[in-house]
Amino acid sequence: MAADQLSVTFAALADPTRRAILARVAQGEATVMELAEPFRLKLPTVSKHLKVLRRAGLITQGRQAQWRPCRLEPAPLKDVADWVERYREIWEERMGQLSDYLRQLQDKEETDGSEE
Amino acid sequence: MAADQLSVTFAALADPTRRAILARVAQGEATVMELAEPFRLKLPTVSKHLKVLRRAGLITQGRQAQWRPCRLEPAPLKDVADWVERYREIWEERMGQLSDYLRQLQDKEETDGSEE
DNA sequence: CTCATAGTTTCCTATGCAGCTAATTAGCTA
DNA sequence: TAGCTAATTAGCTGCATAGGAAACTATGAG
Repeated sequence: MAADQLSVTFAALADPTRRAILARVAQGEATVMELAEPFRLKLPTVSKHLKVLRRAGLITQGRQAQWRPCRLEPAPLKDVADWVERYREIWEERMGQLSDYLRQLQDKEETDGSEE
Repeated sequence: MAADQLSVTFAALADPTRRAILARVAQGEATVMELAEPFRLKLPTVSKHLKVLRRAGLITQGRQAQWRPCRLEPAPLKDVADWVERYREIWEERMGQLSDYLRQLQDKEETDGSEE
């Protein structure tokens, strides 16, 4: 995998389990067990997902007794948002055209189609 | 890799070469040769990058004689933007706290620091 | 010290991608 | 038809990851 930060972040997000973990952690801190519970995954597997998220800077893990509570670190998500924002103009323009096209189709149908 | 659309999109974006290709294609259609030129990559390598982007629905390739012009398809980018948008509130709040903290530091410095 | 709990690390297999070269397909031209 | 150009596919190596089992570390309770 490429070493640059954005690539690492995208790679970390390219897994539904990890995105679900982020969604859970966004609600508040959670232990590894709590994170593992919704998925039918063994602890080591979840632990490795967390490692990927940690390397991407998307979470940090503290220490409270034998627990390692996970906390969301949203900075890389802002980077993603900033990156994708550059394309907003393009998709809004194209989606607009698509809407126009669909509207045309509909108009056409209403014109030469049977009303009722 | 996970099969769901968003995961495939994120995986496709997790490579600086592919993001550069997208940036180039955003300027307008381009042939595979034109896309390969800025990178010191062989055509087959670029061709495979395009395959990944195509599978993610980020580009389509037409046919004009022996050229396969690439065109950006921004819909998956909108999906990414929609996904990341859910976290905006969190990072704005946190970044806000960070700004506050930095401002406090600065104030403190100005208070007990030597004003020249 | 001993045991239990929470997590991590190590080792395994399988899969997928990044890069290359060589071979192949698709379309134009002479 | 042969030959040229554009692009893809096939086959290769090397590396990263997803998943699991087993072993190890770290902390707290008795």
